[in-house]
Amino acid sequence: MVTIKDLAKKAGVSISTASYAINDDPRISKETKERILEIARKLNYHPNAAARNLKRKRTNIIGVFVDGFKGPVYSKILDGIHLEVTNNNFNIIVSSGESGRNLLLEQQVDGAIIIDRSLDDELIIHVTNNGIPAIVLDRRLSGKNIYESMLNNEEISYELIKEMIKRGYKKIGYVSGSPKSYDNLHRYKGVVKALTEHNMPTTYYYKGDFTKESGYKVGKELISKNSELPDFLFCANDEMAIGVMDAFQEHNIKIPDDIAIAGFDNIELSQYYRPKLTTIDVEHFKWGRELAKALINVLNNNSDTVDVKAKCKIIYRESC
Amino acid sequence: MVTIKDLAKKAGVSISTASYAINDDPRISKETKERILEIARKLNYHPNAAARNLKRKRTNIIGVFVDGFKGPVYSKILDGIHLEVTNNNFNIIVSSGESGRNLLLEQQVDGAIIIDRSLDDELIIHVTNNGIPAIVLDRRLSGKNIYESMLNNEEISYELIKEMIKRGYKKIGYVSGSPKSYDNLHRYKGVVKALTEHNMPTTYYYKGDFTKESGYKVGKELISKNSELPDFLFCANDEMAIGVMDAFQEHNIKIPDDIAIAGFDNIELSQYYRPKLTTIDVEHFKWGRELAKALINVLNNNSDTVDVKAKCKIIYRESC
DNA sequence: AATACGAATCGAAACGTTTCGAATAAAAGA
DNA sequence: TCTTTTATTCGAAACGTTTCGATTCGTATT
Repeated sequence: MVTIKDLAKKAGVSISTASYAINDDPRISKETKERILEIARKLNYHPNAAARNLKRKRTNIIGVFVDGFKGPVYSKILDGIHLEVTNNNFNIIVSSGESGRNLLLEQQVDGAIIIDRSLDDELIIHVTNNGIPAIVLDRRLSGKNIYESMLNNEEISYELIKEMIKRGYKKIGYVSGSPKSYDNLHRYKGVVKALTEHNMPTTYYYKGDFTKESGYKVGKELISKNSELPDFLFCANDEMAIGVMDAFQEHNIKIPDDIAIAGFDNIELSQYYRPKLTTIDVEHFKWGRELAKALINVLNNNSDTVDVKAKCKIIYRESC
Repeated sequence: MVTIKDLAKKAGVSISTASYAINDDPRISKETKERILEIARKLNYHPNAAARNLKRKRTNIIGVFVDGFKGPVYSKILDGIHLEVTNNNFNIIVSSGESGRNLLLEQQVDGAIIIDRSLDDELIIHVTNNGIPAIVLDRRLSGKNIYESMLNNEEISYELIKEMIKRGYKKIGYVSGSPKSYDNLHRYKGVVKALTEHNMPTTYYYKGDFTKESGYKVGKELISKNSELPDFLFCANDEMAIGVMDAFQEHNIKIPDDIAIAGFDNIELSQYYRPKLTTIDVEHFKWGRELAKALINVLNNNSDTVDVKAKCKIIYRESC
């Protein structure tokens, strides 16, 4: 592996001069700088990150920590972050679970965007206290160097339910996501707000965990219990909505005639599923871009506040 | 930030002793080791990765380099890799494009799994020559420390086309993926092989690039040209197949009656689309696991060869 | 009592950079 | 001609670890 020592020797200069040349320091004359860079190119020299990071005490890397790689929702956020990070001469890494934990603790990133629920508050607080700023998504956590970014779950859910009430639905139900999820809580809060404003019951509440399987289970149980079905069911995300609809359609329950359904996220599938699913679209790509931009501003000391909210809008389709 | 120096001082031992304790070296007595570890926990000490990596000349990180984050196909591979990497005490990072390039060149990973087409051969050869092994997917590239892993595209495509010939289709077409793609080439090779064996024309060939949009465009052109339609169209992946079907269905062309369609990848959407899409399933998760396992074996010097092939099987659905 | 040994610990060099302050040489001012 | 200034380059320390080769000390062997 060719080091800066090799480069300096080849160019007949000191190590420090070589370093200054590589980093485009103005005090090196144009000629030597160009000569050194030329030799660097020839030798295929690239600075060793470990050494550089050690000395500089930063990595130029932004880490994104996700909850597994399969979620269809977050890939667009990632693409948005990627674009913005690259545009600002940072590098991006995406990691998950235990690996992410290690990367954070061992100071392998300058800043973090945290989606991963498996990273506990304690960890985040420790890391941010040590000077690594983090934006947390779908999570309530405050402290030095910690920034929250949410989507306006409550407002948009409220709006959807109000519209459904206007359309005449009487028994409005909710299929919840993971109970820890801030998103889930606030979606439900919007639902409750709309219902109570209209003096409608909030009894149609069913527990899920954001997976399609949990939606399917809720659907099955609703059918087998033979209890009164709601006439409109708002699911905390599209995947569950599809699970629910799978279950209903297996039993020839007609959507939206027997029961209307809506989801959240506008995943690609929701427009291909039959009936097409009414859902709430989040501008994930844009959100990702803005998150990255905000974090980089913090890192560059251009800002010490993050005010990024994802924009949502309701997409009415066949399922209502 | 607490360093090993702080830890050593607090414990009243030398830096080297502290280091040995952290790394569970047998020459440190049980008592001091435990005492030091206890203090480390209290101080919330975590070794600085840059310093460790610099000294050890390795990072314990496996990098996966993807072609953007949105592809539905690769998320399962990632999950498989993630599982296996974590099980073997390595960390995983996923990156893309320019960031990935930097991480590789600056030696931030011990080994690489490369899906990203934007990383050119030259780069990969340079990096692997410097001792970082890489497995390349969907790509022909050989050299020291370079390993290829493919799926058996040719065989499975051959098998599908033979079956379709048996079913009586006469005008069999192919919608290609990106021309550079090894996958695409070999899928087509299987098609050609089956067709020529049966003295059937290979003239129904249409250019795509793996995106849904390109499939849609092919569909539109096929319709507008008013030329003879094939009776079966094999698309190099599901996304294009769906694009094609979108176009056809807009013009009330019946699938599979007017034209039968098949794709490749078995993305989730393919079972929800109407008609359900016949496709070829690849065991991505398992593939990912095996890739990671193989790479780690190479890194641990347990092996100097990688023989990982993804398993495929045809899933017959409504579109044929 | 002297020696040898092994277990536990330590000191210091090294990894490849960056960066501060000093040194050198040439140009400018006196 | 001598001093000052400016432009360029250099030497060395530092970043936080790991690890080699001592050193120390208590115990077993002679």
